[in-house]
Amino acid sequence: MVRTRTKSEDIEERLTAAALSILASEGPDALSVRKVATVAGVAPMGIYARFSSKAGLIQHLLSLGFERLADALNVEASSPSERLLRSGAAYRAFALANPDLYRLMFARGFANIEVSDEVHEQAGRAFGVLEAQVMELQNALDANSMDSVDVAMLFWSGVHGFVSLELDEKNFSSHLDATFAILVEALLSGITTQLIAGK
Amino acid sequence: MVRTRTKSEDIEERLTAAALSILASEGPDALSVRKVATVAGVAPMGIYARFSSKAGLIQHLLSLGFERLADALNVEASSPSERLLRSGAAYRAFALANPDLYRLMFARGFANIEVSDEVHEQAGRAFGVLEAQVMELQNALDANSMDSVDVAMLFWSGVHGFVSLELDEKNFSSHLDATFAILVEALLSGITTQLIAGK
DNA sequence: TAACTTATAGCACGATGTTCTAGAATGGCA
DNA sequence: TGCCATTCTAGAACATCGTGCTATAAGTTA
Repeated sequence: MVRTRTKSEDIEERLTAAALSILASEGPDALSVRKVATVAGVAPMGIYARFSSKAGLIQHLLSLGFERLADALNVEASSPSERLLRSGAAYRAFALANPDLYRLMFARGFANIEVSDEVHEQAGRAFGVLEAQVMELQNALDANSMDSVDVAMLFWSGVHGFVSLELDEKNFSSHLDATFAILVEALLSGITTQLIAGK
Repeated sequence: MVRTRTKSEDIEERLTAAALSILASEGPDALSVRKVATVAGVAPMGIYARFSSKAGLIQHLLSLGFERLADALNVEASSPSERLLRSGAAYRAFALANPDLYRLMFARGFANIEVSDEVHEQAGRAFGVLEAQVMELQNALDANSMDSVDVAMLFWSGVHGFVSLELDEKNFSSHLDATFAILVEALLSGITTQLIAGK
């Protein structure tokens, strides 16, 4: 049999693309070393050469996921509160468009995945986009007594909670779109109330 | 070697207890059929006789988890809003006390777990406790225009989101207790605002 | 006691993550 | 061009996993 050897710099990219594709089409259980390598047209050992283990490959996917999430959250709007509204919608859209990736991004301890420093850093970067938008709101309200990290966590908690319950089929609302919109508004008004009260 | 046979009615209980114990002490990856059976002092096939598969056993754990969560949420208080405050605190306490079980309860699609009807029903029952408390609030405010299911989802989203980010080490707040308290207050005030606006 | 139900023990199968080996393709350098 | 060090490929190997099968023995009931 004729061996054809993949160009070194392509391997990482091809493995990543194959893994993302399998994850999207067949779910996390289909992500086996042999299958990813086959789909990528690469020898199984390539995964160990590039990522040192299956967990390393998955961590790379997660890192990529948070990078894309950060990009998705980077929306423009005419006011701080409008921006947070759109950001929330973009967040949900990202999760619904990449359900299995999103689940993996927030599923610490499953599939033998440890939260590597790089993944944690990328997650922090995505969170930082939200935090910056929250700071805009605080500046507009002239209410900077509360730590913007804490305030952003309020927002993130609500949005992530709704979306992850939706992905887990435990969101019992029968008007998901409308309820999500109300959630974001309630978060904004509740947060605003807290900010003003703390002034 | 002498065989001792476990009493039929004990097997289910012993397997459940062993699985919960392994899950709490060693995490979900340690939950193998052989290990659970060994710890329970039962033959591996006992799992298949009682639960038909590993997934069946885990579903039983999840069902139990949601039952306990429902119990934990059943708190008393002097007012509807006070009751929701305490209920939120009880929710977080449950999750922090049973981190791996909680993660498993909301990790659809991992470890080959399907959401069985029974699990879904128990999850609905736990959610129903929250919904009843929300209805109390709506009645007190005389604001019943919004579906109580949707309103309860707002609350659940925020609380579950905060807790699951905390368990996943993605909650960047450095005062988790305080921020959680503020979250619940912000949810309550935001929800109240929405309810009054919809009257 | 006899018959029936059901738990036990152990082997077996395929798939998994991981490691190891020998060999072949590639790229850089003389 | 010819050589050599990289490094990718192929496949075997190992332990462990979930899952079935089978023969046997322990309880249970008639």
